[in-house]
Amino acid sequence: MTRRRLIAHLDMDAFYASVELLRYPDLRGQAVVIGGGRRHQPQTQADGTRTYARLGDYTGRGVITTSTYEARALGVFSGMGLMKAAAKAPDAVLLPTDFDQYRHYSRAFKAAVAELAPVIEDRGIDEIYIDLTDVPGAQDTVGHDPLGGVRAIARDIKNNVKRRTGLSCSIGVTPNKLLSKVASDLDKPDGLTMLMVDDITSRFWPLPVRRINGIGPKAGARLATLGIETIGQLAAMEPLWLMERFGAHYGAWLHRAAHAQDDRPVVTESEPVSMSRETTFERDLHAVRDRAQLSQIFTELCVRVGDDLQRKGYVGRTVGIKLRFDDFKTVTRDLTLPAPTADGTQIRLAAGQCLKRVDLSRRLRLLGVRVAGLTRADAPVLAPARSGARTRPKATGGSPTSHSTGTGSPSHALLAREPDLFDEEPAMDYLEAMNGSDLAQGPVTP
DNA sequence: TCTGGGGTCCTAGGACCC
DNA sequence: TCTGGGGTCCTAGGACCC
Repeated sequence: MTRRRLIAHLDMDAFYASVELLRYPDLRGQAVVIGGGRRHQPQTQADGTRTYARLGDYTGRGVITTSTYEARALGVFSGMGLMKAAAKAPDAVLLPTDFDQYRHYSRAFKAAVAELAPVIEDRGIDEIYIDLTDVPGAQDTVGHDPLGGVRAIARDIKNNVKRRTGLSCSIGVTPNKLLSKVASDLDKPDGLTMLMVDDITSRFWPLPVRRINGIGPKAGARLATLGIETIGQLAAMEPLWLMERFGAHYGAWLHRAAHAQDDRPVVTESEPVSMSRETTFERDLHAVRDRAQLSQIFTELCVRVGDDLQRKGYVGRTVGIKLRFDDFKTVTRDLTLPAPTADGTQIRLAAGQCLKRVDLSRRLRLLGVRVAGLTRADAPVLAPARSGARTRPKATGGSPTSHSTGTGSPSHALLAREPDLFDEEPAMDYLEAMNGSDLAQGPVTP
């Protein structure tokens, strides 16, 4: 007998907001948004009643991470700036994010699923894929329903999640991950949607292309200019036509996606590639005028990434920084070290080297530090057995501080500690240069 | 009053090796 | 000295996702 592939996508309903409603049940039925800084905790009065911050009272940066369905009805959605949301729904309750709490419930709902179906792919804090193909009973016909078996299992999973966490979720069951991801969204909240090959034309093709996971704002807009709005319209296009316009790889994928072709397995284990910490400032900061503050933040980010790596047991070879300027332009710089590290001081040194390669004349709104090229800290150190590449000769020419644009800088320069721009003790020549006339050039981008 | 924080994957060019 | 092809590593940027 042939086994149908049966893949489920499970998505928690308004996850952060729903977790908060478990704590604050008096908010049930109200427009609630989660997001922003930490200065809007609910206050409990002497008589036991709670008062909540309102969206309209909020000032500052930040976006909505989640909102209840009642809030969405007022036009405020995830990703929307809080100040913009406040204009639309000033009376909505605003709660701060509490990731520890969400992680706790995340573990709990995944454990509840695992009791019934162990083949799970983690896709973040509030969603998973589940391979139901080999779950006992999943292939069974019940009465006249050929999907009766798997339908019952999906219902059991929903019930178990509810029982163990008090939270509802939506599940899509289809032959593959791409289709299941779409299906789980078709009947939110608390939905259960089965969608098989015979349903593709009637239920998949009428949807907008943006519903496909992997078609984002850019590709969606590009498709729209080509007159392609629905998945069915995309499916009607010749693969070669798409490849000419979107590149061979992405164009071919677009065609397969529109035809719901996806044979990716449910991946139950994976190793992290990178870890990072970043922060957006409450106001834009300048490299010189706000140097002391930036210095402290920069070092803290490095230490936090180092702590994260150590706590999780990883080391990494490539240290990188990310800067976002007041015009929202973002730049990154990175540096690969001779040996992996999880040490905050070493990360800080390498990040400082990266910083020297950025023009800092504009004010900054965000600073981030990242470590990539991760390996397990307890893994045996494998010798760089590769031929030669590791011991490349250093870049030649130029002053010691000059770096050829776009290509590597010698990592051994790290060993000689030169102050970077965010150091507590300013590099005097830099400050003089910044205060001088040729500020735009800056000594950092020779 | 614009636009968070934590990620993955892909592309593309240059360096360098064989 | 020229030509060239394959492969990996490194860096920068960008699209996309939760």
